[in-house]
Parts: sequence; structure tokens; C-alpha cells
Amino acid sequence: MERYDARAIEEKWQAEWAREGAFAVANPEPGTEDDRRHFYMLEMLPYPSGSLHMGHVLNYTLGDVVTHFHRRNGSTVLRPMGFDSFGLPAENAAIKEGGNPLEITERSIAAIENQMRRMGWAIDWAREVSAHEPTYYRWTQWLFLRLLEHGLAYRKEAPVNWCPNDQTVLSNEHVVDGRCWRCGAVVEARNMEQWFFKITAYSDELLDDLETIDWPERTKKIQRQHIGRSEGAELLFRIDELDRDVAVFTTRPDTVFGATFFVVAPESPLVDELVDGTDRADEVRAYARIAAARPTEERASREKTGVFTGRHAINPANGERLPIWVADYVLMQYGTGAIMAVPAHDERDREFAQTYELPIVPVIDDGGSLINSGRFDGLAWREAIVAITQWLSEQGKGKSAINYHLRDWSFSRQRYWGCPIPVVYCDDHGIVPVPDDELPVLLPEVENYRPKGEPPLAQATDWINVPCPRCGKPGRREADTMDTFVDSSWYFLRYTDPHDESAPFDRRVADYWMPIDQYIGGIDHAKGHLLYSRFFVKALNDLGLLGFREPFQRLFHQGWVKLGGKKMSKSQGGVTPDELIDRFGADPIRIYILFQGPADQDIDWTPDGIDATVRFVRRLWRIVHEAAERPASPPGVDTALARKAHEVIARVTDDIERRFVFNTPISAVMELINELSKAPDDPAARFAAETAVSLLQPYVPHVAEELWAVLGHSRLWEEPWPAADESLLQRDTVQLVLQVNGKVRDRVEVPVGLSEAELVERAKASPKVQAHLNGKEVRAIVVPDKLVNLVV
RNA sequence: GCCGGGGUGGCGAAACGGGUAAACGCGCCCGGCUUAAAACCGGGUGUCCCUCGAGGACAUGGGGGUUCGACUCCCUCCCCCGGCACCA
Repeated sequence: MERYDARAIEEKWQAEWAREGAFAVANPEPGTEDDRRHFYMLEMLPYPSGSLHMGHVLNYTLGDVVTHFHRRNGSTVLRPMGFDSFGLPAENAAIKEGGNPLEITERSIAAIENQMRRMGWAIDWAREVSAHEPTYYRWTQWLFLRLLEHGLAYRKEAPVNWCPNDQTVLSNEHVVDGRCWRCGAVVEARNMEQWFFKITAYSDELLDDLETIDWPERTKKIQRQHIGRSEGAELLFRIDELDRDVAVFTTRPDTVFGATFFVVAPESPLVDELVDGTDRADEVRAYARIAAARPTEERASREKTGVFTGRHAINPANGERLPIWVADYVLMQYGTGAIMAVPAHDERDREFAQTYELPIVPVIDDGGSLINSGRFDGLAWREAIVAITQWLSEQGKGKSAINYHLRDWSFSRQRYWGCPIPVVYCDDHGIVPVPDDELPVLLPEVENYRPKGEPPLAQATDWINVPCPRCGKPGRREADTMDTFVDSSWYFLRYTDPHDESAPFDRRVADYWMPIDQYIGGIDHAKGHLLYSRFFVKALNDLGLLGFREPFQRLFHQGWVKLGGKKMSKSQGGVTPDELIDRFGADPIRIYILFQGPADQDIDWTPDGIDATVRFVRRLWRIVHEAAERPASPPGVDTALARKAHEVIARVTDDIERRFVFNTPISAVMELINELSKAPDDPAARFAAETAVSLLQPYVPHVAEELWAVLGHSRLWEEPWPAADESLLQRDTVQLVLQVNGKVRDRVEVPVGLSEAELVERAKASPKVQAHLNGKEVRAIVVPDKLVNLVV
């Protein structure tokens, strides 16, 4: 028996798989019926940041087990890999350390790809794509132009989140607690012209279709909450001085009789209209300017402030004149930017009313019935919502309405290392799309990546000054680049047809593989990537480019791998995959990371346990070698060891397939190995060894392949998954648990299938049970083949 | 504040439809092999009590409940992690 040499074995089989193209899969042939059972397995693609970390190792090893499992169960499994290779870190590194983002990125990709190969993951490398390659971003641009044509991409001036550190706009999804998700700087509010995707056009569908996909409930909740649909009414308040009606959104139209004042957001254009030409104009405008400029977070945490405009609005329900205030607690982005204030029944309105001594009129009593509400007095508030909305709508003073928290996705970034937005600004023609046949608009080289009040691309004068594609007069290219989340909103489609030079993908091929059968990635993408991708697929479906409306049919979130309580992100000393592979081998690392606990649970990284998995692999190695000396087990061999092997097959299969748990299968195979080591002469010894190796193959593909050869076989990666023999899963005898008053007093071995009376008899025969009965009368609870509980 | 998820030995965990709590592994203890150590192999290991047994009691964050029987179901409280948060 040779010594277990992880490095030699791993290099040998990795070379073999690469030579064979073992994990490459073919697309369906055009014009023929493709009846392959197929499965699209995908993990979120990595950002190339120099090295993988243990979180990646968990993520991709999980996907690898699923990939092998489905392959060996007869599916053609598409399992590609690529790189989310545009983005700020490479650009910031270039600014800080010199070099250029392209070179930095490609060096990282090469390093990570090497790590991935060394981990032995079963990836179809022929489909590799990276977002920064012109052959990829050409099609990102092409898709953008399609969305632009259909009004789903547009440009407008709007209040946006500005990160002063990264010198760029951020989407709402990437402002966390008022800070930039990437660098942590406090985000400022700015009014800027920006590009947006009209994701809000899909609010309802993004919400409703969550019912059709198999995702963790918590992820659906995060998306539902983010979309934030609320039902209510839009009510019209007359402002006589302006001779017009102003709409407000409320979820509680039943409280309209309790509205005692009216509030407008400081950013609202209404502010100017209201005070223009009045003696309060200066004071109100000054307040509005200061209040609107405050960071959103600060605005939420400090005491509410406001100023009276001198104007009034008419309550549509009772005709009362309500003073109009401008106050910082009303937000422009939600509803209409103006509210009716009902201080008796809204905490924020009450706080404000108390500060500024405004009247408070209760309109709902303790029993939930309306008061002070004219003809609606006595009505339950829930019914009043309907009744009052209808009453006002009959008079043309309101209607039922729905509002959402979700806002359009701002995707232009004032940075260099991203996909150029393929439009030209022309004085005569405005925004002019670059014609499809001129794509890609290549990212030019620039001298300096640091933004200086304008995006770095604005400095590339040769590049930016181009004739208008429509009229030929001088024009200017868009200098903003796209958010990298645009790149990752369709990469899974490109994988299906990665070398297509005439289209981003072939609809026939995309429809064949998609939707993704199993997607695995972090829950931190719940309202970013996972929402944007759903939007993209829905939009592309509406454009006729795809035949499905959801990208990820089934989703799983792996837990965090933490170091000292903190999420592992960058490479940390001593725990890069490279160093660990050198010390222990890829197989032990793979099994270690999955053996720690349930894969969706966070794990604290300690290298301690890896020794134990190395030990286990060596033990497996030795015991399988010993078993290989034994004669082949006869087919259908029926011994205790054979039965154990079949039981383990059933457990492992069920765990991976139905329960989607990956730690307990390892335990189960360990049990089998333990029994085999205690019964080396059992006629089923060799069968037990073969079973153990076969079941572990998805976890430790290299050593499993080597041991499979030792057992006289070949090509385990193509071997059908073992099937448990049902007849050998049946037991002849079972351990019967004997309880007295619910406490276990004895256990006896009995034949399967005894009647209840027989089981009770066996129970009463036990001396230990008798000792606790003292001859008293009993009632028996019987669970056949399992338990008898005698109740005194 | 609202909405999720969780709390089981010294540690990571298992127990999947209410039916043997702690499988599997780590650590630790004892023994074997060895000149020795490592490696490897075998055995033990929830806590407490005693008369040391084929003994007993107590044990799944705290308290209560349902049940013959609860880690599992219900109520309540505490703690940890995550999401949202002036959303009208």
C-alpha cells in the first residue's frame, strides 16, 4: 500500500479531467429533439480580488457536491464559472499602487482560476466569461440599448446617493445604514442627472412571482419588504391660493377627519410654488434648503423640524382649512412628497404637533370605531377605509391607490473600470444610441483613474469627442460607466451560449438550460443582485428575447465563514486556499468545510479540525486498501455490514437530494467505515468499501477516484450513483423501547411485526419494567416495532 | 420599534411526521505498538448522587401549558444573529 499523497493524486486526476474535458457539456443540437435530462447548477460568480477565501471554498464545494450528485444520477449538468471583473477594488488598487485595472484584474483572475483548478471543482471551463472582456460587455451594451429602446432605461435628474469617498453615485440597494456598502463613507444626498432602469415597472410582478420560486422564506421576505407595497388611497387637498389640488398618499384614509395640518417635503417643487411672492418666502426657502441637504440618516435620527408656509389646504372630508407646513420628516421619494397629518393616530405627526402646538383631534375610539367623523361615526375603522375612499372618490376627491418603497435602479457610475454606456450626446438630437454594429464601445485607456469632479472617462478627450451617430455633428460620449450589477444581471444567460458573436445568447439555448435549477450564493445579495437579475429576465422576456420569467428556480444561501467573529472577505493570513492545499490537500479541505455543520449556518474558521479530516482520509485510504485485498462481494450479499452499506446509501442520497444537507452524509459514511474496520472479513467488506468510496466521491473526488482504481474500477466520476436495495433495508428485529410512565426502563430486541398484545407481553416480561410496576394495573401505549409505554 | 432566524455535552454538531437526547467528529483520559515521540490501533468520556450496579436522579436558554410521552406543539420571558426603519 502506497502512502496517501494528496498532492500527487490531486494533480494526477485534475490533469486527467482536463485532458478529457470531463465536465464540459454540449448545447442541444439545433433542429433536433434533445431529450437529455439536464440540470443547471450555478454559484454566484466571484469578484476577482487576488485570492479566494474560505467562504468561496464553502460555496463552490457545495455546488460541486450537487454537480457530481446530479451528474451521477443521470443528468447533464451545466456548471460554468466566470468573473465579475469590473468594479471599484481593481480601480482603487490601481490608483493606490499604480498599474492599471485591466492588468490587476487579469492577474487576479489567473490566480483564482488556478486556485479553482487546484480545488478540483467540476467546472465547464470552456464556458468561462469575464465581465470586463469586450466580447462580454459588447452584449451588456447591446442589452442596455434594447432596454433603452423600450423605455426601461432612462435618464433624469433626481436626488441620488453620492459617496464622497468613491466619488460616485450609489443605488438605494447599496446604501447600508446611510453608508456606502463598499467603503463605509457617509452617503450624501445630491441632485444629479443619472441613468435609471425602470425596475418599478415590475414591482407587482417581482412581488407576486416570488410565490412561484423555491427560495428561502427569509430571502423572499427581504425582497417583499424592499419592494414595500402598501395599499391605501390618494386623496386630493385643494389649495385655493394656487387654484389647484395636491394629492397625498395615505394607508389610513379612515382617519382623514382627524387631519389637522398638511406637510410638504423640503425637496418638493411645491415649496417654491407655495411661498413664491409671499413674505415668508425667504424663511421657508432657507429652511427647505438646509433640511433637504442633510444626509438621510441624520434626518431620520434627529428631532423633527418644520416651518409654516402661511398657506392652507382644504380637508376634502370636512372642508376644514389646514395649515401647510414644510417639515424634514416628510420624504420626497415616497408617495407624493406631501402628507395629511393626523396627529391623533400617527406617532410622527403627533410628535410634530406637540412640538409646534398644532391641534390633535382623535377620530377613532378605543374600540376601533370612528368618532368625530360625521356620517361615518360608529363605523369600524377597517370598514371606514373602504367607505371613506369610496365616498371621496364619488366626489372626485380621491381614489384607492397603491404605493411602493422600491425605486428605480440608478446604474450610472462616475468611475472608470466599468462597462461604457453606449450613447452619444448631441446638441440637436439629445441622447443618441450608438448603433449596434459599432458595439462594443471600448473602454479607452486613461492616464489617471482618480475622479476629479468629473468621471475619469471625461478626460479621455480622443475617445469622448465623437460625431453624433445620427447627424454627424460633434457630440460627446457618455462618460459614466455602468454599475457592475448590470454585468451580473445576465451572466448566467451568457454561460448558456458564451461564444455567440451575433447575439448575447441564443434564445433556444437559453430556454433549454434556464431557469437555473439550483443557485447558491450569499444572502447579502437578497435585494441587490437577486432582485436586479429577476428584473432583467422579466424585461428581456417582455422584449421577446427569453421564454421564461424567473432566473433562479431554487436558491440556497451558504453561511458565512467567519474569522474571529467577522465575515471573511479578503484573503487572511494562513487561510488562503493555496496555503491550505499545500499543507493538507484539496480533498481534506473540501470535506472539512462541509463537515463543520449545516451549510446554511455560519461557521467559525479554525484550522484545528483539518487535521482530523486528513486523518479520516488516511483512514479511508488504509481501510479501503485492506478491503481491496478481500474477494469481490457476491451480488446481493446479505450481512450486517451489507445492510449497513445499503442504509448509508439511502441516508446519503436522501440527505443530498431531499434535505439538501451536506454534513450528515459524511457522518453516515464514517459510520460505515467504522463498521467495515470492525468486520474486515465480512463477505460484504469489499462492497462496503466500494460504497463508501462511491458515496464520498462528490466530496473528495480525487482520492475517491484513486481508491476506485485500487478497488479495480475506473471512471468513478461517470459511475451511476449507488442505489439502496430496498429488501436489505428491511430489518428482521428491532430494539423495542420499554417505558413506564414515559420513562425509559429497558430496551429489548424483538422480531419485526409483533402484534400490540405481543409487544405488551414482552414489555411486562422485562424484570426492569416489573420493578417499576410493582404489580399495579396499567394502561399500555404501543407504537408498533418501536415502543411500549406502560402507564400506571 | 417592526419582520425573520437561532439558543442542545468542554467544543463543532445529530435527532427529518411528538416516541431511546447527544449519532459523527474534535478535545480529554486509559491502554496497545515503539528505545522514545509522532503516526497508527483499541477502549472510555452529559451532570450529579450512592450501597459503584443490569443502580438512581437530573439534563436541549428561563418559566408555564398540552400529551401516556416534548429539543420537537402552544403561551410567556431572556439572550444572540440578520433584514427593515420618519415609507405617511
